[in-house]
Amino acid sequence: MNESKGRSIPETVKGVPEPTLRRLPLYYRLLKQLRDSGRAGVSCTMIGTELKLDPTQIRKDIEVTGTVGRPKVGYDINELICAIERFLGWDNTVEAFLVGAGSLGEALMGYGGFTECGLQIVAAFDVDPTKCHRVMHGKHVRHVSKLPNLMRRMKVRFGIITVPAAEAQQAANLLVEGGVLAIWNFAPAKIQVPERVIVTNEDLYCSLAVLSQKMTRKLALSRSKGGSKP
Amino acid sequence: MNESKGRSIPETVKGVPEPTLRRLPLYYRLLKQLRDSGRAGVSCTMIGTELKLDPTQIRKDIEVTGTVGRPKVGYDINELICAIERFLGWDNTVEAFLVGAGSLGEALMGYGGFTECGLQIVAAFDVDPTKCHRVMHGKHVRHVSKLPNLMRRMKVRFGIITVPAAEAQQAANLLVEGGVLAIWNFAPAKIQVPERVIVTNEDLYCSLAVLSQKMTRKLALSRSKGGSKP
DNA sequence: CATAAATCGAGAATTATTTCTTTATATATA
DNA sequence: TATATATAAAGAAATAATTCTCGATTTATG
Ligand SMILES: NC(=O)c1ccc[n+]([C@@H]2O[C@H](COP(=O)([O-])OP(=O)(O)OC[C@H]3O[C@@H](n4cnc5c(N)ncnc54)[C@H](O)[C@@H]3O)[C@@H](O)[C@H]2O)c1
Ligand SMILES: NC(=O)c1ccc[n+]([C@@H]2O[C@H](COP(=O)([O-])OP(=O)(O)OC[C@H]3O[C@@H](n4cnc5c(N)ncnc54)[C@H](O)[C@@H]3O)[C@@H](O)[C@H]2O)c1
Repeated sequence: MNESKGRSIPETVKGVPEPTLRRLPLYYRLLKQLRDSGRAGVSCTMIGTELKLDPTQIRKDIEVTGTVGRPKVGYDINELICAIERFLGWDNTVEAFLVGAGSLGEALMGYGGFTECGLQIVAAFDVDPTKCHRVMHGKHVRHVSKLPNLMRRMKVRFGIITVPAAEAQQAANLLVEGGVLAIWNFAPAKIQVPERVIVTNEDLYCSLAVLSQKMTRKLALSRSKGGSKP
Repeated sequence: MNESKGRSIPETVKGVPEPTLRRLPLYYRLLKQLRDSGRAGVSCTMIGTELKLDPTQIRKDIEVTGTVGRPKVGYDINELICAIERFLGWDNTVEAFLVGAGSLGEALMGYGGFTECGLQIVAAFDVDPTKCHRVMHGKHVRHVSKLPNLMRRMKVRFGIITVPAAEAQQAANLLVEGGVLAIWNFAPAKIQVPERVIVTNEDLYCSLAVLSQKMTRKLALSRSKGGSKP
């Protein structure tokens, strides 16, 4: 499709739409299930039925991974799984530092599921002296002051922030000092970083807003139809 | 703007765009900070500078809450905060049941931040007998078999799922049996519910996909520019 | 009191994303 | 072998979301 230079992922100048990126893990998960159940091939129609999504959209999403399918047949499941892994960068291990060994941080450290995506938390950092020098789920917790140097020495380039919102900027600064490339920020706070650093906020309040507004709206509508008096 | 029937939130037939809903908490948070710092008014220009967003977009977002501003002046901060709260339904307390008192579930139970949004976890449920009859962060943990009845009796209509992916559907079924209206699903699994039930998935893999793909892409581009040979 | 500057509000234009349409191709079946 | 059918692929159309433009309004200032 491009000049065929031996790479199968097309290096588009424009990035891939974020909605597409957010759907790929959904396909990935389903595909693994299908593979485990013994299937070898899959069509967009089938994925769409399963996930309640439009088959054309799925086809376009799959296209960005560089996988080609065959009419009437669909895609080879293994090939597709590998392509998604490769496209998302889940085929390589990425080591990460976690800042803030509190309850959320500890839950993330104990969670094994992200190894599937190549993500491996290798150490945690905290300001609380009672948390430092401990080992949580096999990971050392060190004092934050050690973070930048250790990060450079270990060549770690991925950071996870799970400190209180008020401390998030400080945590981000340390990661930047350590040469971080990407930050997954769980604190409900906006952090300022140099432009080269990629940030994704896991802001639970945003999801909650969607849910509670829809619920509120539905209640309001049903009340106005049901007709309780003012 | 509508027939003025005493309510300030316009009941549009079409729902509000989800991107708008996801931005409102960002404004809300900033507005509270500004209020605490003594300000009384705010303009979209200021919010936009602070949050690095387009002022027009902010203006359109604010419009859905029914707040009107004044040219040259902007909006009254208090009024705006109240309008967002009202619009999202964060001005009323909503009681919730949590299913799956594991590490993530416990973190959520211990987290006080959601009371700001009116969300209050009132009880947790688990299958593990060693977790039942315990109290976590002041909340009773009961056996899941008790969930549907208790939910109806207590008139709880909000559910949070933090069980392993394989059990998510089962958890959802119990919530539906209890008459749930809205579910916040943290398990990386698609759940099937009746159409009347609102579901929001907090799928960490989707966010991670965005982050790791961008990081992978950036690395690939810098490598091809830097020019390491094959 | 007139003028300038900032900002809202409404609508137009642009851009992004999804959905529809058509065509070509591979497989199965008669 | 011919025909029917499911499906990928490509592109067009429709829809959704963002960004731009401009007129109106309010406040501050000379
Ligand atoms: N726990 C949840 O369920 C939940 C839900 C939504 C959002 N969050 C957000 O996640 C973050 C963590 O929440 P939590 O419940 O784990 O809080 P927590 O208080 O349990 O943990 C925070 C940890 O960060 C450490 N810390 C504080 N300042 C630090 C600094 N400057 N550098 C390094 N470490 C520092 C603290 O010592 C503590 O161990 C918060 O921003 C919170 O708003 C948590
Ligand atoms: N822990 C994390 O950081 C993290 C991160 C991303 C996603 N998740 C997801 O969140 C969910 C919970 O993760 P976790 O780490 O807390 O797991 P966990 O194993 O610590 O907790 C799960 C809890 O659910 C209970 N449970 C199992 N089946 C149940 C059922 N049918 N009904 C009621 N309770 C049941 C278990 O007894 C356990 O207490 C999982 O789906 C996981 O994939 C967790």
